[in-house]
Amino acid sequence: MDKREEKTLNKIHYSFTKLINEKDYENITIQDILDDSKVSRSTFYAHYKTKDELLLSVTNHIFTHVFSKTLEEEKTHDFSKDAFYDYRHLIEHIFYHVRDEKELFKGILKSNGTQIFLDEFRKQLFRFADSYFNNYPYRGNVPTDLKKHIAVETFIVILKYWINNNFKETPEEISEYFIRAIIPE
Amino acid sequence: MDKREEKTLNKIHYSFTKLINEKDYENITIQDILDDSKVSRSTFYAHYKTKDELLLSVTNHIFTHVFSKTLEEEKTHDFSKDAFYDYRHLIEHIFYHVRDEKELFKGILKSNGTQIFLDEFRKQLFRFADSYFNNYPYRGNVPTDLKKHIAVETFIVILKYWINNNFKETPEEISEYFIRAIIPE
DNA sequence: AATAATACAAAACAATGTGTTCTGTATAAA
DNA sequence: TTTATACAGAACACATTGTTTTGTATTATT
Repeated sequence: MDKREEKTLNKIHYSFTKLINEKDYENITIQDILDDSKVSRSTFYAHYKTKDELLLSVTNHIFTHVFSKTLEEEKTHDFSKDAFYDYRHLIEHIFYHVRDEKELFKGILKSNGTQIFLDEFRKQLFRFADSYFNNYPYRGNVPTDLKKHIAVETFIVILKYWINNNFKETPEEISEYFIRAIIPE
Repeated sequence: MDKREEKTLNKIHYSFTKLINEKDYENITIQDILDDSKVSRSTFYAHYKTKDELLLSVTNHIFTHVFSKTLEEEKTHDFSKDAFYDYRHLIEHIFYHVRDEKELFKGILKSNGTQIFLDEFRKQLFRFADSYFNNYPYRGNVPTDLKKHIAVETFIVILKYWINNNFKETPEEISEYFIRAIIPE
């Protein structure tokens, strides 16, 4: 990639993550980003068609790191009664990465234009759930597909709780909450 | 209330619920609403400051009906091991009302400007959970407050599943899923 | 029925933000 | 050194928002 291009993309990303901590996504104008990043209008539109496309770009960049480990281990395991506890390290891994990007997660999730971000998050989490929840033995007659969705939303609501709680708990403790919520007894 | 006022409010509400089934909330302009409802710009702004305020108005109007029964029975019960099954009728009541307003729920939840709607929905559901989940005995060391949030999100994700499934299941079946998701075994 | 109050339509308006297009310049790649 | 291209800066058309004004029609009041 051209060095100039890399530079501007970084400037835009940097300004966006900075602005998302100051105001809601929907209230950030492209003009705000241009002013802060010192990038010209024509340059911005050469890279992104819309503000949403920028958010999606930032989002995917984060998730590449957050889900790196889970993707490696994908499709090597299956859910079984106690085997799930072995996946604890994957869950912890995700929470660790989230904590690393504290401010960004906090900024985006406080915002209203979270839909795009959360949809991408759900996609990633669902792929994770899709691999490991096929033999999930609890919750009786609830359809398997729905069980997976419930697991995903449970993960997200716990994450939001953690964020609103200012990351008071350790990633291990939060992982424990998730596992307790998923596995009865 | 002045008959004229009631008339215009109805026209606006009607056009909004009609448009929300045609396109995403964020893509509906106030001009669209004006064109469809034949209400003038000045009149619209005499009643609503923003489009969000309109959505909130429609939202609260729906939830007045949906949660009517749960509000009546509020603070008369407490959660206990099997007592929860007695609240099944309240849950069913909510799902029944949702099905009555099928199109509106489908339209709004398909959309991206759902945040306002869902936040209000969460508020109502949380108040419900807040009354009945104080002695919820499962999920071990997970904080009570978090348990309530998990219950709320579980409810919502099941509702979304139902909607995407085109209301194939009966309200009773969907209620059963929710109870199965909340109460182990 | 007459009067007062007010909700309304219509139109014009400023203000803001979006997305496009152009020209010339600076910087990287060959 | 030459070629390619990413960039800044500016101007532009366009859509949408929210405000204001004037005159009219409808409702509530007496």
